[in-house]
Amino acid sequence: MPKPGPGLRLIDVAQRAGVSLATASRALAGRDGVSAEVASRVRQVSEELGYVANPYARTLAGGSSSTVGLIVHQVDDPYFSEIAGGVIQLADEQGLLVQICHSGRDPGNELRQIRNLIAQRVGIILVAGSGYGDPDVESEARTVLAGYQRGGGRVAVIGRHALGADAVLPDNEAGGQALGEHLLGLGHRRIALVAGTPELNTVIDRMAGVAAALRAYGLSLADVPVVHTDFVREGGRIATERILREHPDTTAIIALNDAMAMGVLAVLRERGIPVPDRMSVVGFDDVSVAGDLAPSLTTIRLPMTDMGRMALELALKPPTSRPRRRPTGQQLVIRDSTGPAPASPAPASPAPAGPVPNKRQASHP
Amino acid sequence: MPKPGPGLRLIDVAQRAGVSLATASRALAGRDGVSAEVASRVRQVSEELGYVANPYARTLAGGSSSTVGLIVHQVDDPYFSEIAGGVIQLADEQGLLVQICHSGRDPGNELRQIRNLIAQRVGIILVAGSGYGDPDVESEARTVLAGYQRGGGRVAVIGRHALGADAVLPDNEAGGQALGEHLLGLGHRRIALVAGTPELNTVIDRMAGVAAALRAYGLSLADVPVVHTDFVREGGRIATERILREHPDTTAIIALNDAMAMGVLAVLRERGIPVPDRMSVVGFDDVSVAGDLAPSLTTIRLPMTDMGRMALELALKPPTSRPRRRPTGQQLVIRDSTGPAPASPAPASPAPAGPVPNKRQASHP
DNA sequence: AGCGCTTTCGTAAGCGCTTTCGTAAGTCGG
DNA sequence: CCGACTTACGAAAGCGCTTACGAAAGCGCT
Repeated sequence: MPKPGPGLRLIDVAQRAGVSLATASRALAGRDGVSAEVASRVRQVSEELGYVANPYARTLAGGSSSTVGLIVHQVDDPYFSEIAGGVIQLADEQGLLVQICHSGRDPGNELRQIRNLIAQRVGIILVAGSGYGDPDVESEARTVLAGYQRGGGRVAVIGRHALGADAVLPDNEAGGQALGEHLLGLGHRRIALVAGTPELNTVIDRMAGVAAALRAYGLSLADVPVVHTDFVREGGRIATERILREHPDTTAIIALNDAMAMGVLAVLRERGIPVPDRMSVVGFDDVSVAGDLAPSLTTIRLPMTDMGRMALELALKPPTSRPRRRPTGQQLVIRDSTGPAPASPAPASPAPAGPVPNKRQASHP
Repeated sequence: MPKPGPGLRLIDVAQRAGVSLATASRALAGRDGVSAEVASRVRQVSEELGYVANPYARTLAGGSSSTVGLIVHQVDDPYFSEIAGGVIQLADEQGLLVQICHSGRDPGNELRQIRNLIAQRVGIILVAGSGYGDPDVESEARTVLAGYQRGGGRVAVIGRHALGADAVLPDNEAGGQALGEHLLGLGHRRIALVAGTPELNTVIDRMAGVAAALRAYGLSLADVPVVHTDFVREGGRIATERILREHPDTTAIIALNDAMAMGVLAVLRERGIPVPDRMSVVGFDDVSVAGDLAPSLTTIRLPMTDMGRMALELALKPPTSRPRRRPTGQQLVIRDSTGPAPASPAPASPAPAGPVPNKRQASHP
């Protein structure tokens, strides 16, 4: 294991400034008990020498850590990378460092990462995820985090309620409803729902919104095929194949996030099913590439970068007795992947499986 | 600043195992001087109690830090987030934590982040970037990192040579050449180059490859318009607008990364210029969405995730006297954004600026 | 002048760990 | 059966910092 360099110590600064170690420490920490004159002298010497406190020593002695741990499902998922970008942005402004961990979409793993970060004595833990499926893990996590908070640790969660911590939360239900209303308003009645794993509260809330929209049109979730798969691109692919097979008359697909919507679009493209002429598709999140997809994706915009910032802001504030909730805006962005429902009902036969009529086949390797 | 919790201490484990602090430390560190019997007893107790060493104390005492610092331009840029994903993956397997910093594409900032990480005494520094424009900053960074390495720190860079450290490096020149040959082979002769800022060595190398391809066809870089802009999506937009204005007869655009290529495609779409029928476009990197773009993008595939892993692997190995270079594969992926050069020369008049003939206008907000 | 009070600063005690050093056993040849 | 080694472990000295705590000095008050 590599060793960090030696580096300037506080005592060097103190000596150079002609004061004791303790005084130098106080001066740099900005606490009182030091005359203004001495304080500024110390600060100046420190500046000149380019002194930076050893964070390990500082944390060990003072018990205060300046690093924030961020747990995401996967950092190369655009949804999470944008959140991470926001966190890092603000952390940098505040002179904090950010530890990123992957939970890999696995609750057990997420719990392990939380434990790990606590053991690492980070001062702040941010959990960006979609909630637990497993209630045991859920309550265990809540317990662990409660202990951590009792010990002075700060916690905020992003995109989920629960865990007894401050939360930055979009109105997933309103978003789902907007999506449903948009499609229903375009005349679609044979809508399929590509949902993530059914335990994620994100999925539950977004589905509830869709259900509300359906209800307004005299329909219910029972009337639409709902396919639960992984909350990622591949999940969208699998779900779409199943929908095309089992419900070939579908005219619109709601994917509960953009990642799955990308999988949906990919399958439709491969099958040569024109979007939106024969099938409308919507996503959720508005990841930055959503507007560049083929076709550009109608979706609900979530301010991921801001969400990251807000979560860290929340965690940085003095804690309150009750967990705070901070809403984020969400907004329907209409692009090219949605259009009016086809006038004539779609053919009852499944889409052709052979070579497709469209211009050129993607060489998706 | 939040305080990390108290937590189990090594002495607790030692007492429970009926040995001294020192013996427990040795046992858990796996060094010899401890009988096998005692060692296993200590390990078992530690396991049972769920003991995790306080990394701050450990680092302070032993001088060894188990966190790796990763500097990227911007973590929500897919190129970098995929690299980060690879680093985090391997780090997690190895029980290391990852600190992520943004350089924001600014060499001065990058240097600042390096200094910061060194001050934070991380054990490993990974720099993913494209090299410095400013030679002063470059040599300063090299000096700082050399001192860090002398002190036992490990350094590896990703996607650039230089800095006197181990490097994971794609053959950017070969990639550029493959791109050029692909387009030239399709009959394109009026090719424009959307390059990033001219100081990045990534840009220089990729351009050199393109130049080599041109040479084989009796052309040179002097014959093609080269637009240097920011190495991001917006840069691609700006460059494309300029190319369309100043060189309306262009039939193919080479963007030196996918981010810029996305900007190129966006402008072409807005202007209603069909790709690839009237204009072919290629990118470089093959970020994960490249195949889902409108149209899907012909590009050079780089194994970003592996590059992240490899860089950390390199840094974890015992250092060598000379910096190592580890090549990464790169491979042309042909998709829908390239096609034969239009038979008739493009019209000399600029593309229509008004409403476009294609199906529907993106509502890019 | 003498008292308590505040302000300013130094001394020293850790934070939890690694590691050097010393010591009590055990090993061995003679 | 004894000195010279080896082996297994404990005591203690830090790593660089923060933060009680206490001493010294300056202040107004009686």
